[in-house]
Amino acid sequence: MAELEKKTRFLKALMALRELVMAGGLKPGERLSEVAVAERVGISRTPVREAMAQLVEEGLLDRISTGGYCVRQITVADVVDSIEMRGMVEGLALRMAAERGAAPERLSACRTILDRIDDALGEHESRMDFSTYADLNSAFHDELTSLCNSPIVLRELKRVSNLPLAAPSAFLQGQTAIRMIRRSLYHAQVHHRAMLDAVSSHEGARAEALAREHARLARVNLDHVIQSREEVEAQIPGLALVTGV
Amino acid sequence: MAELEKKTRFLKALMALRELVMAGGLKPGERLSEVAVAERVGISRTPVREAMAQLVEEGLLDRISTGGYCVRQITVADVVDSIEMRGMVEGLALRMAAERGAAPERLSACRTILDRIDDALGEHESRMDFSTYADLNSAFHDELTSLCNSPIVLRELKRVSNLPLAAPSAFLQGQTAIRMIRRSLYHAQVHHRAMLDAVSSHEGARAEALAREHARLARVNLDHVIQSREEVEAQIPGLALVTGV
DNA sequence: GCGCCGATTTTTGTATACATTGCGGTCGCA
DNA sequence: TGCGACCGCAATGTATACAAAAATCGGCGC
Repeated sequence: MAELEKKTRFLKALMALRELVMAGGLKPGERLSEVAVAERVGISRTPVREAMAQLVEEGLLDRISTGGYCVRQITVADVVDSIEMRGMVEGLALRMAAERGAAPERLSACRTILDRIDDALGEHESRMDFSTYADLNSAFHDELTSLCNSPIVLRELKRVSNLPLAAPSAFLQGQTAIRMIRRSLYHAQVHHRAMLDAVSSHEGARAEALAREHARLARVNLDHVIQSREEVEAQIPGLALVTGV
Repeated sequence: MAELEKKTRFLKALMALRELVMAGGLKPGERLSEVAVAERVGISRTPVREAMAQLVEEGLLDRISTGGYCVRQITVADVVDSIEMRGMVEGLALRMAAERGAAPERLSACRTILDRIDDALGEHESRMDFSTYADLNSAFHDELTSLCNSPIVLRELKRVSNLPLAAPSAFLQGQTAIRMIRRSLYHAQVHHRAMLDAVSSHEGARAEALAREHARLARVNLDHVIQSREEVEAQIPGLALVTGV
C-alpha cells in the first residue's frame, strides 16, 4: 500500500494482481492465462510470470497440474487453520524471546506502543480511533515478536501472517468496524500487556500460551465478519476469496 | 532424488543448483551471477532465474538488495531454530489430528510403518538397517502429520522441513551413522509409538508435547554431527552450508 | 597523492520470438 | 450414429535480444 511507485514492472504486476485477487475481482477457481493477465496489466509475460509464482507462495494462487495458475479456493476452515498456525508461530517467537531475554530498550519500545494504543482506544468505544489502532496493533506485534532475534522464525511468521485473513490486523481494515470487534479490542489490549509482561519476566510458557489465545480472538472476529458478510466484504481484503459458509 | 528425468529445464536447473549448494560447491555468501550459473548448467537464463527464485523460498539463497542472489549463510543457531519450529508445526498437526479425530484405517497405516521400523532396527544396533530406517522414518512422519487433514498446516510443515538440516531424517542420510545417533533411534521409536497413541486417544496436548520433544532429538543429533564434522560432512546434505562453530 | 566524477562494462530487468506440449474440434470410418 | 484418431490451435516453457541500472575502473582536478 505504501509504495505505489512502480520501481520495477515485476512489483507493479505483483501488486496489481494481488489487489485484484484480494478484492475478489477474479472468481476462486478461475484459470489465469499468462497472456491475458499480461495484457490486462499492460506488462510483458516475463514479470507477470514471476509475480504469479510469487502469489503462489503467498497462497493466493494455485499451480494447475498441466501448467498455468488458478485463483485459490479458500475455505473458512483454511482461515481458521491459518490463524491457529499464526498463533503457534507467534507463541514460539514470544517463548524464545522470554527464554533468551530481550534488551530493556526494546521492551520499552513495546510499552510505548501499548501506551499509544491506550490513547487510540480512548475511554469509550464510540470515540475510538480505529484506524490508528490497526496500525499500532500491527506495529506492536512486529516489535514484540522481533524480540526473539531469530531470522528463521520471523521469516516464517511473516509468511504465515501473509496468508489471507491471518494477519493480526486482518479484521481491522475497514473504517467502520463491527461493534463486536471494536469491543474486543479492550480485551486484546489486556492480552498485549500480559504478553509483554510474560516476555519481560522470562515466563516462556505463559508468553506462548497468551500468544496462542490472543490469536484466537481473530477467530472470533472471523465469525462476526462472516455473519455480517454483506456489509463488510468490500472493506476487508481477502474476504471475497473465502468460499462456503 | 527420485526423479532424475529432466522433464523441464527449470526442474533440471533447480535440482542441479540445489545439489550444488547443498554439497557446499559454493561458498556461503558467494554471489551468484545468472549468466555464470546458466552457462554452468547449460541452460538459458530464464529457467535458471526461476530456479534461483525457488531456492530463495527454500532458504538456500538470499536476494541481494541491489538484485541478484548469494548463497545463504546458515549458522548453527539457524538450524536449531529451524528444528524447533519444525517441532512446533508438527506439534500443531498432531494436536489437530488428536482433537479432530483420525480415520482408523489411517491410524493402522501408521502402526504398520512402526512395525516395519521395529524390524529395521533389529535387536542389536550393529545389525541395524539404517537406510531403511531413514526412509520409514520419513514415511511415518508424513503419514502421521497428514492426519490433521489441514492443507494449510501441511503446506507450511513441508516448507519448514525443507529448511537445511531441519527435516525429520536430515541426520540419517549417511550410510554409516554416528554411534550416538544410531543409539538414539530406539528412543525415537518410543516417541513414535507414544505420538501415535496420543493421537489415537484424542490426547491433543500430549501429542503436541511429544512432537516438540521428538524434534529435540534432532537437535542432539546436530551436536553429534558437528562434533565429528569432518567425518560426516560429505554425507549429510546441507551441513557444508553451516558456518561458525 | 588523494578524492571525486564520469564513462565503460557487467549485471540484472524486460520484451519478444520461437519451441513444444496438451487440449479440443472435426473429420472419417466402422 | 458413435467412437477414435488426426490435425490445428492456444497455452506454457525456453531462448535470446535489448534496455536499464549498478559497480568498477580510469582519468582528471584539486
